[in-house]
Amino acid sequence: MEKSYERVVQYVKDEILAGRLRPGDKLATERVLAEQLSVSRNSVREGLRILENIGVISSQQGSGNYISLNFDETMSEVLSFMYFLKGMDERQVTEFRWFIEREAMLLAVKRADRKQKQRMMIHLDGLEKAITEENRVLHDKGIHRVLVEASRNDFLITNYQALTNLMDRYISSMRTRIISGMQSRNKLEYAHRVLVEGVVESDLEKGLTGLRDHFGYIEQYKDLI
Amino acid sequence: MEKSYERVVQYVKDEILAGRLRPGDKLATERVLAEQLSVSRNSVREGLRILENIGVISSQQGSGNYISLNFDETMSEVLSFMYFLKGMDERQVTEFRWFIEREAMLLAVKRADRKQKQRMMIHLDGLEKAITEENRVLHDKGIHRVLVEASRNDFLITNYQALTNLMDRYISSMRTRIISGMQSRNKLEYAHRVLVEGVVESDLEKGLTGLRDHFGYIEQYKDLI
DNA sequence: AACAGCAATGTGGTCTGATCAGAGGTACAT
DNA sequence: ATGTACCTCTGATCAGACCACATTGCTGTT
Repeated sequence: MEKSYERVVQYVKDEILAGRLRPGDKLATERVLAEQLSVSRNSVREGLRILENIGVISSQQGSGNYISLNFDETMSEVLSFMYFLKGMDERQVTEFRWFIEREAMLLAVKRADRKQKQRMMIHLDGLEKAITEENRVLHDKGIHRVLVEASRNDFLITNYQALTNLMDRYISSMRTRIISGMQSRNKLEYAHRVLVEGVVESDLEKGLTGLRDHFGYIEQYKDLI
Repeated sequence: MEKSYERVVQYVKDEILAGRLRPGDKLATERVLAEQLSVSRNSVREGLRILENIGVISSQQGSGNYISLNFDETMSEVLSFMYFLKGMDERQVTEFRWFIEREAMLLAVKRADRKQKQRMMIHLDGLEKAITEENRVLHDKGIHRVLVEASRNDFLITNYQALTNLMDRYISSMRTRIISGMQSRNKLEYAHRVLVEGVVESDLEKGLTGLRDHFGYIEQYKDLI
């Protein structure tokens, strides 16, 4: 027996798949949906909560329920929590981070536009001139983010965001442990410079070398690159 | 102002993060939760539906709400729909599939155990002897699934499942299009043989060659490998 | 004493109807 | 023409009831 709220979820899904509901569209009111689907308004709301949570719709009190325009933020949000629940350990996280950045590099050297190259160089400059730890982290993250964005592959981008979320929010101890095991600041900055220059000069080998040097401090995974 | 059902979600999340709720544990009853959190039972249920949908809990009528033991199935389920909503096009799907399998290969040649190698060979045999199209697809998929599982990286495994779901359920037209553009059956089977033997013999170069040949039919992405 | 069957209780699943809170439109006064 | 007050619609929340299923424990039979 299908549950009432599942009928609601399925209905909206189907409408989207059929193209009858598109981003920005307004859904029927909860009261109307309840009648149309022959379920109570509570069940309608339970279904809508599910859809809202995974970013399908957005509820606005006093106005209505709308098909979302931007799934990105909520998606990496939900995704990171799901990854956490699966109990990903440090080995798997490290491997995945590595993979994403390496694949992103393959694409970024071909696809990075002028603006992205510029942003990378600005972050590189900021990293080298950073005084505070906070600033250093900011620009460090910035470089990697732009690298992944330059791949122009949403799977990589979304998963990278989720991974960042995961490390910041759910397993922050891991990030600390990783950082503490890092090479000296000079070596780290140099690795980033090589990495960035690889992208800017569309030099794949150089870019990969930078990545390798950056990730290479983790002894046990050295042979993965 | 925080919404009522969000308080419920946050509460359960916090309890999990704090280790007070572990997989298999039973939550307080909905009526008790409502009182403890000072919200109505409806709001509790809306929150629980969210958690159930992303695989955090499992509701059993007549018994109670439990922290899930297996997140896997529901996760790739939800993930594939989110990927669909992001409007992933064929280019990105192809790239991501490629990436996952290539990275999986890097790990699989080192980590595949005897049983997995055996399963791969059985599927290879089945593929070569298959009469019906259905059987061919079954064993084809089997080979790739075992390859990814042998990587022993849950990020890769989950995303591969999600990707399979995505292609089967939401953009099945894409799979058809890809298949129709494939090389001959002989070449396809040979690529699989090389791929499988690479894993079985722990020969990374051979495994990658098989993959390359398998994916290589897509002209425009040829230079990605 | 052992066991099968039944009844009571507790739990999630659903419904109804009411009220609160915010958004948007409308009519009125200026 | 403009601004303001009000009315209406919509989602947000609550309360209470009943249904469906699972579990427990009791009861009567053997």
